[in-house]
Amino acid sequence: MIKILLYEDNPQLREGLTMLISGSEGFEVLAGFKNCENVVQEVEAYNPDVILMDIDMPGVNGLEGLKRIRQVNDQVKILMLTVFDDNKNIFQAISNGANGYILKKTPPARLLEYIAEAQTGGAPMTASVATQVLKMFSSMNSEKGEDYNLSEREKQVLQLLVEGYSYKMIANEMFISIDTVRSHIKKIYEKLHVNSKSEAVAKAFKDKIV
Amino acid sequence: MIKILLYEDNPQLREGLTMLISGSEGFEVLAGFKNCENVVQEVEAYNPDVILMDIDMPGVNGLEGLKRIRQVNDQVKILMLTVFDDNKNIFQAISNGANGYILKKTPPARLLEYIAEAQTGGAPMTASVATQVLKMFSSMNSEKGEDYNLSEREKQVLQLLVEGYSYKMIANEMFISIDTVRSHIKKIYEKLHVNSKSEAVAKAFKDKIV
DNA sequence: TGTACAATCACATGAATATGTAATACTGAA
DNA sequence: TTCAGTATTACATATTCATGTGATTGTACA
Repeated sequence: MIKILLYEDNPQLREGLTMLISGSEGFEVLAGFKNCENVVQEVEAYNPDVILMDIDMPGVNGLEGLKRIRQVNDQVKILMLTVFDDNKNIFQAISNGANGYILKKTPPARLLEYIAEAQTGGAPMTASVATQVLKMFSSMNSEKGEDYNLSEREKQVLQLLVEGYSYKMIANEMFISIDTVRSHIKKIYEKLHVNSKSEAVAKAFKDKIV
Repeated sequence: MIKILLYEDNPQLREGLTMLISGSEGFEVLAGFKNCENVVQEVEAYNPDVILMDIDMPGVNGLEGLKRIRQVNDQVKILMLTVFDDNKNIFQAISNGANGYILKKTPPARLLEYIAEAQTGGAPMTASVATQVLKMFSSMNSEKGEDYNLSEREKQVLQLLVEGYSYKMIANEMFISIDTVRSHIKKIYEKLHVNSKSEAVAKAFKDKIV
């Protein structure tokens, strides 16, 4: 018997899920709550195997609830439940130790499978969510943006720009006149296809030039 | 009709999978090969929707095959198929643009679902694989920057700064006056302990505020 | 029912930045 | 040896930015 806690602000959905899950062989919803106000105490009191956690809830939301639980308990399996496969939330949830991330439109039969999977150590994810995760994963590891062939000198200037130096400071640092700095920066802008310092800095970070 | 190419060195398994898949409504195995020797030409010739790719094959293996395909084609969906949920291989495969990673012990019905999911842009993964992925993900990104408690509005402004907007453009974008933008930015600088746009942008990247 | 703070707008000023034009010198490759 | 590219400096001008001071409104909290 898999013991489940349910966090979902919509009363209808909460009721519906409770009925569905508890009505299935081997599953039991111990309790449901409308937000994570007292999530730590509740988890302690009920000691569930799996927690279904809606993300968008008024008051203390699912991501915050997740964090609070993980501060005191890293055994219980937590499945995030949400309407959108939103990049940012997925990332947050995973970083904070969620065991899975599924969309609310998941058909009931699948939901039960997912819960069972989570309980046995799996990491159930809706396919679209998994796609996002893979994208994030491969993007963060696919090194190297373009080269832009900056000259050595230009790279130095860009480096200093990124560190927050003004033209004047760069001139001092590199023992050249401020006009030379301007000249280099003009070149850099051309090569990076930008036209402001902050854009250049942003591009330097994105493309890992620095 | 989903068109499939199959790479698998074991003749029995290759035959079995072909029978299974082609025998199912809406699926067709165009051909099967015992390794990735000529994978690029084969993919070009058959133009499949989905490729089932065993990882462990003598000769040119699945990971190498994956790389070769991705050099010339990033449209076809590639499902990695393997016996073990081996950390290192998973990582490799994902980094090289695999669309999914499933174990050979996957039941036939599930396999067909997975293929269909992949074809429509999903990223099917066996639960145990997903678990590994999540672990890698959260471990490599555990540390998070400070908060600086920026207000919602300030975060928006910073976001736009990072994207290279000028004050004027931000004012337009946010339907506020340029003086309000100044005001917000002054606040942001205080909170981030910087005193220029580019420093703020750099800090936003470093501390992953954006 | 104040107080604190976020969000909004205004005016002013000096500093920094973006852009254009131009010139000189050095280097390595065609 | 010429050509292309890099590095350097100079001058000029318009725009943008940083900063200060001050005010109004609304909301949340004690």
